[in-house]
Amino acid sequence: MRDAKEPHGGRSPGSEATDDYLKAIFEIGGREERMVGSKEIASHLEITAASVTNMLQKLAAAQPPLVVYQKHHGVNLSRAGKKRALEIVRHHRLIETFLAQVLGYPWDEVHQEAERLEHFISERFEERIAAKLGHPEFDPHGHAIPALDGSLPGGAPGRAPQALSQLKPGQTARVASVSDKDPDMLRHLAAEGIRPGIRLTLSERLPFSGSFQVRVGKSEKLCSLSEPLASAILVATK
Amino acid sequence: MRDAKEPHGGRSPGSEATDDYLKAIFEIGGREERMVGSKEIASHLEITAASVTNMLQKLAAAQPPLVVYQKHHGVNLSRAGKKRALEIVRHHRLIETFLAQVLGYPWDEVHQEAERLEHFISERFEERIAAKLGHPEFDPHGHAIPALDGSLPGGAPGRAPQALSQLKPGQTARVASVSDKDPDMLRHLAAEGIRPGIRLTLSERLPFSGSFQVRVGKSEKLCSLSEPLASAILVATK
DNA sequence: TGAAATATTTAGGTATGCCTAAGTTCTGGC
DNA sequence: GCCAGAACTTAGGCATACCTAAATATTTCA
Ligand SMILES: [Mn+2]
Ligand SMILES: [Mn+2]
Ligand SMILES: [Mn+2]
Ligand SMILES: [Mn+2]
Repeated sequence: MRDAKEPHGGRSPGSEATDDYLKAIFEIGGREERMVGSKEIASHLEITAASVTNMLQKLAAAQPPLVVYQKHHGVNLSRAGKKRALEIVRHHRLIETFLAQVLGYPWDEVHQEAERLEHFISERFEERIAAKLGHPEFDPHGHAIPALDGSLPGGAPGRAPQALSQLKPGQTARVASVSDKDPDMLRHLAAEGIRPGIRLTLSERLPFSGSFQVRVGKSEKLCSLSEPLASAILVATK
Repeated sequence: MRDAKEPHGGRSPGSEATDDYLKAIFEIGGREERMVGSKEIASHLEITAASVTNMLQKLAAAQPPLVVYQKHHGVNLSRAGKKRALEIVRHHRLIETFLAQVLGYPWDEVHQEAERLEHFISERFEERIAAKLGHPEFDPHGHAIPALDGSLPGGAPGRAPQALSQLKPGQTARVASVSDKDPDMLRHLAAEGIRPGIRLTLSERLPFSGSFQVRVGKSEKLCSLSEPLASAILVATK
């Protein structure tokens, strides 16, 4: 049976819910680690803002505190909170990579499974799959996998990837990553041959529809991407 | 994030706790599926009998009912309960086999990890690891893995394996399975060369100590097994 | 610079699944 | 058949993590 129990004295809160909050704060806050509001966390986790406030107070009161909470102004991850968030992100991305490479999952199904399992694997499991995969640096969607010490590959060099939707017509760039949240979108992108590492050239932006015409690799024909699609693709301009 | 939620109308109870109860009832009840009392479940799950009574009432009230509950006389699994129990046992044993064969876990560590993960893998995950392993029939400890339809290999033929402690001196038998609950014990058995499939010959039972002298395979030297150890080894007399 | 709009918090409540303490029912030995 | 002790259930609570509705703080902008 699962660990559970231990309703004892001053411990950190639960764990699955806690993990999800820390990961949400980490993802919403971005590189600059800006303060994150209750509303943002609420919509990210699809729960109410009142529930979030309640939980943030617990996370701030935990020993050690997992967030720094300023009433009415939002939260930041504490050192301990950030460490745990990075650990969960590492779990998530290692699991995704493992499911795709070892178990042959299609890339649109790995996210959902990883979202659950990330909370329940042991350090041993993490270590074994990392070793089996040769300590990969990126997951199937092109997202960087934090190392054991919390460092991120590509954390230092170059400027951060930008959304494809921000390229100017004529510009060419390499796909850095694609959002892993929407299976339909991922299947569509795979069918168009768009995946991390592929070169894209922005041909033009259509008026009214707001959609983008891009050339995939060196192919002749153009591919049309709707606005949300183009925002879900991050590219690195070499 | 995990599925969770749905505090809606008449549904089956939670899931992790429910799974553990159903599996406990399944394991305690044995082949003959005899009625199982609250006390037995309580000590198996290391919780109080009061908690068990409470949960059994919920399981019996579930739609469909997961157990048949007779106040003061114990429970049996319903058809739906047995189906779920077998599914969890299948998960557990497939995961153990997977951890040992694909991830190189030592056989004394697989049980603890499987005990947690069995509740959280998807049908897809189950299907993928079963395929990767070539649809194995037994786990690393020699326990039969239920098939998708709930049938157990070796369910029909021959008599059920008996404890090594019940052999008569001079008898030879093949190890069918060993208990997976105690890592120390498993490490000890591995060191002695005792694992499923190995032939054991009972040499004699020592007076007072109650321990058993057995010959492992065709080796010369004898191995001494304490009573609890000899009860944890099930053998098939050909 | 004040509302009005928006964001956030507080208050009160629910479901799950566990606990202890205090009954109640059952059972085996006499 | 009776009755003590074991087994079981009931009653009352607690922690986690959600929710809705109502109050309050902050921000926006006319
Ligand atoms: Mn880890
Ligand atoms: Mn990903
Ligand atoms: Mn299954
Ligand atoms: Mn086993």
